[in-house]
Amino acid sequence: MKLSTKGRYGLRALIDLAVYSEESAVSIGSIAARQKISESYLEQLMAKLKKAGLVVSIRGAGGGYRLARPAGEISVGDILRALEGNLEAVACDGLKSDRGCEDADVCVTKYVWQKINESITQAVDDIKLSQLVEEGKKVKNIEQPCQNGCK
Amino acid sequence: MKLSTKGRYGLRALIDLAVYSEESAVSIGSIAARQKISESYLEQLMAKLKKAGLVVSIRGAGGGYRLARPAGEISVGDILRALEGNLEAVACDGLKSDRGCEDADVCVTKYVWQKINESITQAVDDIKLSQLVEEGKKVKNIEQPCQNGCK
DNA sequence: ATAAATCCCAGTAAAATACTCGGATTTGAA
DNA sequence: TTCAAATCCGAGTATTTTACTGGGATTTAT
Repeated sequence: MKLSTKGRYGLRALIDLAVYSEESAVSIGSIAARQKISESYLEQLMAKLKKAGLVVSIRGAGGGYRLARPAGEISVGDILRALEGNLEAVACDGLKSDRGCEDADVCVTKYVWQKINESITQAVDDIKLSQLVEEGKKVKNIEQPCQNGCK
Repeated sequence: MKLSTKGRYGLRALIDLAVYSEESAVSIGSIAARQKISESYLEQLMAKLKKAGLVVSIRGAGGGYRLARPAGEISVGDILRALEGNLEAVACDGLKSDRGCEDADVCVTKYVWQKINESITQAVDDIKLSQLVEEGKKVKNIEQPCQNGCK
């Protein structure tokens, strides 16, 4: 029941992208450097995000990535689903298989998995990338005076 | 972002136990047979559930397991946490590490992980084992007429 | 005494994760 | 036109986690 590095890194990368790609495209190299993520690994994550239609790429020198739509229209759920595949905690076989009745006990747990899945979905779809960008700006301002005293 | 077989099997096992242990202790063998779970694997799961104080064991011939407290006082969250360890989707390093400011970007994602964690926790703690037992009885009654026509 | 059970610990095959690496292609700029 | 910076693409691989299996010790009702 853990989110993998794909989701964790990927979300950080997209926040970074949202912040820095307003003026021009942002390269994988610069995101990787700022976020301290392996460049070639991040490359793979960006490929998935592109495939999911969340970012667009500009090839060649000076190229990079930009958001495909405004940060307010991209939810954390969109991002995590693109990277982690299905976010469902349990992919219920009861729904797919046609043996219905014999495993009545199994079926009861279906109710549980549905509840969990719904609550996760709701939580992540509720949070928009733009919120996180805003939140980040605030945090940075508060943390600023810390730069001398904070190890 | 998946629940492992530990959680899935374990919940089924405890529902089974709740149903059958009213009169006497229930052996791992019988649960495993009914639920079609490997006996020795289930043994390990029961050990965890015992350690977590959710079930009690009776050793020796005729022994087995029973719930440590009424099914109404055991939540799905209790069970899953006992088996899966921490249910948190992300164990946030930002909370533990004392390097605070430098990674302001990272910190923003903390907000997301907290939201996800909270919603999962709430969902699973809300559902009690007793509800699932009740639900199971209903399902069985409805499904009964199916026994002749249903493959 | 025996058989049925929990208990306990160690090993292991398969799958998933978290990467790395090499090279092809595109493109802006010198 | 050449170069370098970038995306694109596919394959390989070490580590970790999962999902078990197996063997033997201990407890206890009959």
